[in-house]
Amino acid sequence: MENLPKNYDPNKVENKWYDYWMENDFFKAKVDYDKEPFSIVMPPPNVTGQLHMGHALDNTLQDIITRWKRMKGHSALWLPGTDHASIATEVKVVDKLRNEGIDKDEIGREGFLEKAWEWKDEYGGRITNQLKKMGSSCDWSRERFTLDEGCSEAVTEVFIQLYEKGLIYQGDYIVNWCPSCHTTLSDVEVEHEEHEGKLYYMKYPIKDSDDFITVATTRPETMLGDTAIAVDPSDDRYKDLVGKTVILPLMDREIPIVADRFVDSEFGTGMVKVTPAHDPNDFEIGERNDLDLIKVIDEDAKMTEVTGKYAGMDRYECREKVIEDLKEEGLFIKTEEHIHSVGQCYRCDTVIEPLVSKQWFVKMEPLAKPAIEAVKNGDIKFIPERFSKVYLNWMENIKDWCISRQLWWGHRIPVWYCEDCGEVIVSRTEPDQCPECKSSSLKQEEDVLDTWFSSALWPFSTLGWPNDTDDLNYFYPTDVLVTGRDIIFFWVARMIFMGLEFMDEPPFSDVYVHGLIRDAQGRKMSKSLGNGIDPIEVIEEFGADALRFTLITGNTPGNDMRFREERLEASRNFANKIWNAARFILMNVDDFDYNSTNFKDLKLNLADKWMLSRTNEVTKKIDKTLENYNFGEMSKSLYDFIWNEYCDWYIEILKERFYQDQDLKAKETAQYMGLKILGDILKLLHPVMPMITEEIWHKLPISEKSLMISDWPEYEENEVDKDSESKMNTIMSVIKSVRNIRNEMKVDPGRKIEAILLSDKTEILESGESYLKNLANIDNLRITKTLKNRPQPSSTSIVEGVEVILPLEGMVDIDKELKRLNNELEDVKYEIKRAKGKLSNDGFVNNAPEELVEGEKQKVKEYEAKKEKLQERIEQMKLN
RNA sequence: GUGGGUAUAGCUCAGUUGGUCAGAGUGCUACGUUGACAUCGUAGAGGCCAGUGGUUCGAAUCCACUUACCCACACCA
Repeated sequence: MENLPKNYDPNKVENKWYDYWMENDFFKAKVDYDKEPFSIVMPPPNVTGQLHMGHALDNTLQDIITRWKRMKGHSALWLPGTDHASIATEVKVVDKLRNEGIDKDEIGREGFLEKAWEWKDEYGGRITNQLKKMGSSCDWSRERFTLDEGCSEAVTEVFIQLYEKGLIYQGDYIVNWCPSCHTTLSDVEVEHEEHEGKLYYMKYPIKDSDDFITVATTRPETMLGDTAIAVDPSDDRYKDLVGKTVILPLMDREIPIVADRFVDSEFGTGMVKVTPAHDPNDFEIGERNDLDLIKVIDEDAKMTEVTGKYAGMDRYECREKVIEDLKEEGLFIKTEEHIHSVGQCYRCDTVIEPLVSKQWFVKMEPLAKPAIEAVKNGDIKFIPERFSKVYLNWMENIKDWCISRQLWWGHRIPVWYCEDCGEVIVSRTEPDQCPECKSSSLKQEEDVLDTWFSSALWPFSTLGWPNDTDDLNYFYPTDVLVTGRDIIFFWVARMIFMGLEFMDEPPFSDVYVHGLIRDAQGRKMSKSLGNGIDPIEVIEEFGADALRFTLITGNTPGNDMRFREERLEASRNFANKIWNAARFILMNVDDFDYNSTNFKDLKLNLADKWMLSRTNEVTKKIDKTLENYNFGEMSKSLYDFIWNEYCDWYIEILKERFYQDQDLKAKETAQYMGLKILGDILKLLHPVMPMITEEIWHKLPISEKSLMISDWPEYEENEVDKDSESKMNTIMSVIKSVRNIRNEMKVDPGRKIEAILLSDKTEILESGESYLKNLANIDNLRITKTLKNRPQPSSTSIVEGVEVILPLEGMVDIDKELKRLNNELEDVKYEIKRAKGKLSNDGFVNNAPEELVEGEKQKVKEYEAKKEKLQERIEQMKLN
């Protein structure tokens, strides 16, 4: 057999296996009622986006779960797809067109959409190809796009059904307007950021009086649209003013003073200027007090005609001018520094302008109710649990959802208006005539839907809804949703209420929320900081397996993680370690026929039994950690087991049977076991590191079948062999102890030494005699229950009831040895004191579990014995 | 303002329901080329588990408060 190269090179391996899996349709999930279904829908990345570390983590986690379930015999579906990302994509396409000198409005809706689809076709495959590089085992035959035919059908259907139920309505309300994207935004699409701003104080003259009232504002330009002054109804200072009229400066408009509960008498002057057309709170005050609505700022954030001399000015330019003019009229009082948060567009950061306009809304209260209940009653579980609080808090205070967007790239609202009688027609297909007046002069609603409207349907629209499909019956509801905490509101919450409304079942039972991947300094990775790490570059340097392993190691649910190169190196080294373990095994099984060897004929020794037992236990551990989404613990268990147990101990122990003269049966057993355990390790590791494990698997003479569709190891309780584990532990402790002394006494590592093991456990030690000799480099080993003449000088240590005596003539430094023994003695004394303290405590003895008390008693016994021996040795040392 | 998170070896982080839990990686020290691996091996040093108080027989783990940093949501005239 050809030897493997010394170092593992992922670049030579990874792509090969992805192609192999694809060619064999291994990712394709079948509707198979003999199997238990398992399904995950992938959070659809923006179709023209690029893979970032967040995606990498998200998809690694999903792939791990999917691969694991698949190997465990489920019909596992991981359904991939992309999101049309209405606003984000439109912004990019508009930018591109602008660079080409094309204006969006010039080419019109049709022309623009053509360009947008071109853009989608150009970049649409990029992120999915990047996901493939990650090794993601998604069923690409079921790949979906939120703007494809099926998803669009689902969107229309949902819109119409909600409309018919009275849950979608149209109305004039104040909405968040982005003057740059030229569209409305939902509340969650507005990001609030603290800004150092100014608070301007100004005077409004009271009509028929020489008095003034004082108001303060952060946006003086809005005063042009003021239609009232409001005060706290319980504020005694201004009781007499309510009902009076003030003259709005600059505009010379008479506006009333009203009392409204919104006003906080403690803040500012206790008087608020009310601009119903440009502030959400003022809008509500206006509703309550029946105030006029005067729009002074337009969709471009410029002043409207009604502002007279200010018309056409930019809002900020107008602000300066207003202040200037007020000063001139002696109505300006002062400016104060003021920190306040400013709403900005989540896509372009432009400051939001609240505007009143006619929009479409989803009535949230009836939808939120069951969505709250589903989480409260445990039908949907958040991991970690604390996010259910975040979710509930939002759901319980939810406002109606503005779903119309003044964009073109998206699902056009299925509504037509009759141009003759004004009838609103909501229809699945384009109507020919108005049902009321039979006019054929119909015009479709220009607006499209919020991009999250279609993603909210993702768990069932992708499975075929509104059609009654096998996929839908079999795979819905999905099992777990894996996502970052930033889209709980945008997406998770909306999927939940839509799923409940249209499928009568929550779309998933578990929501696993992972944290952010930050840079090495703990900062958020962002484009503007330029501190993002490109997963693809990482894959090219370290391999996708190493990246995947890095992303889950030490990661805990919901917590952020810093990403540093050293951790990638550690993962790469781990891959290399496994590679070399396989290399070693393969170098020694040339003459061995695995498949015609019967396990029952093997001659298992202590280490074999120990290894089998440990493998079995680790299998259980991996299952349990994955069951609970403890990916960090899972990777640590694998790492420790593979490196510290299989490689450091088991392989070292196999060597004696490979290299030293043995009977054939012993060698065959070693060959079989080395391969078998390696095979199991590859299986357990496969969900995390699919490529390297598949590569090695195909080099092993175990099976022709692909590793990814092989059977997951089964945990067998009766195969746990605690007795062998305990024996091995004793032997390993003795070996470590000998190595320790050798190191301290500076014995030449290559030198074979003599050792005496004095203990009652002779049987155990004898069963590990060869391990002791080989791994501690002992040539003359004596295992005995009694010892009459102690060799002098010698170095001693006591572990696990075994007195390890190394007669190191000419090498023992008496002072050093004394010091060592005394240190050991101190430790023992401390332990005895601790254990005895516990045992002398009645509370402990009476309340603690019996085995624990028993354990402490045992400990005291052991340590007392050890103490005695140590003291003996110290005395002897002193005599010499 | 409301809610939440984090504080554990020099650094980055684990520690599942309170009882061998004081851990890992990396870094550091000493030694090491016996045919898997120097992307390695062996051994070692390092922490009052943020502080205070409480519950308990027993607390890194539960409770309260304090301090420091972070996040979300709300308000901001």
